[in-house]
Amino acid sequence: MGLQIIRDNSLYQFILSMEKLLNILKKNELSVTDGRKKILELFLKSPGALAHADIEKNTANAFDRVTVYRTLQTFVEKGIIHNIPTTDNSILYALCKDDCEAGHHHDNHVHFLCSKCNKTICLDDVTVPEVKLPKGFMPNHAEMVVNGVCGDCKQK
Amino acid sequence: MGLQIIRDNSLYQFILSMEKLLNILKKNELSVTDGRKKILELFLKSPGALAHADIEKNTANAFDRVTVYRTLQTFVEKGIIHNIPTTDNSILYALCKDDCEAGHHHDNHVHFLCSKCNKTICLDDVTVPEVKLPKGFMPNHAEMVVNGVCGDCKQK
DNA sequence: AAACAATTTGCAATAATGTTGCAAGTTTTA
DNA sequence: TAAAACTTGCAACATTATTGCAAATTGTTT
Repeated sequence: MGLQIIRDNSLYQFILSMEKLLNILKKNELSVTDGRKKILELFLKSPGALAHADIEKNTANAFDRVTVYRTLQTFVEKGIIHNIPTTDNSILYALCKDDCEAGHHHDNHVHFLCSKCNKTICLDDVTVPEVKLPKGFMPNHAEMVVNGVCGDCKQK
Repeated sequence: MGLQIIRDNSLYQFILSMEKLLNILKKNELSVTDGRKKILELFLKSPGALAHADIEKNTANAFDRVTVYRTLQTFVEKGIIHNIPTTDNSILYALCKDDCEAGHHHDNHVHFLCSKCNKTICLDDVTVPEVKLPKGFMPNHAEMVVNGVCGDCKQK
């Protein structure tokens, strides 16, 4: 196959990720703009969660603050990203898994906050356990955040 | 006993709660001021969690915003209150149980956020379950927030 | 009970964060 | 490629949080 030749090439990787990116935007009926591409790309290559400020930094302020706010809001509405609970006054966002749909997220995985590197990581394979609630309470959705030291920081 | 006579009296209740309040402040080596008394009193009689804004409203703006910020900060440092994770950009605070100590909280109970009345309630008797983490992660503390409809709202 | 030291408060100024309306620019559609 | 639909950036504004400092309050000592 023709593609075989450039499989290890960075150009090939670039095309692959661009394709993924465009797919996500198109699947959600969003027009493809510079801002959305860059921000979504950031999420795709980030291992953890991102705050509004992270995005501004990592895009070298190429976009207006307002644009970033609105892009994040749009992505949340479409179910591309979800937000993660924090104990301070920040909002963290992370990519949803593929099977998330607008308004109906399946992101009930545990989030891990590393106290050393301060990164928030989605533990996609650890689901939030069910708990027995007192009489009268009707649960709908549960969030769980574990903090401690992540694998990377432990070794240092 | 002399106290028996006024046991059902509201004055008695008032004295009781004042005593509790002063005990907490003294135990934590905090000087007793109007602001600290009023804010702590609010927490003692509130079934759920409070945000900065709630406190301002409920004290009829008797205290400066800054004082409220600083009081909350002091209470957190001393382990009198703890904060609760939220997915929006708010900070919620709730009373710690008696056995909390400064820097070493034992508040690992589940929090419930009602989507109708919007109150956050501490489920003191529901402990956060342990989860098995991927290799390399060292847990330290876990937080869990369940949202849904609380008992009071369900009946309406 | 008064005076001193230590702490806390309120004010003012400043910073950081988030929202809205609207004109100009970009993307999509036909 | 032109028109329609949507997105962006700017400006103005609103909200939320932080800091320094003088005045007021609290705890302590005599």
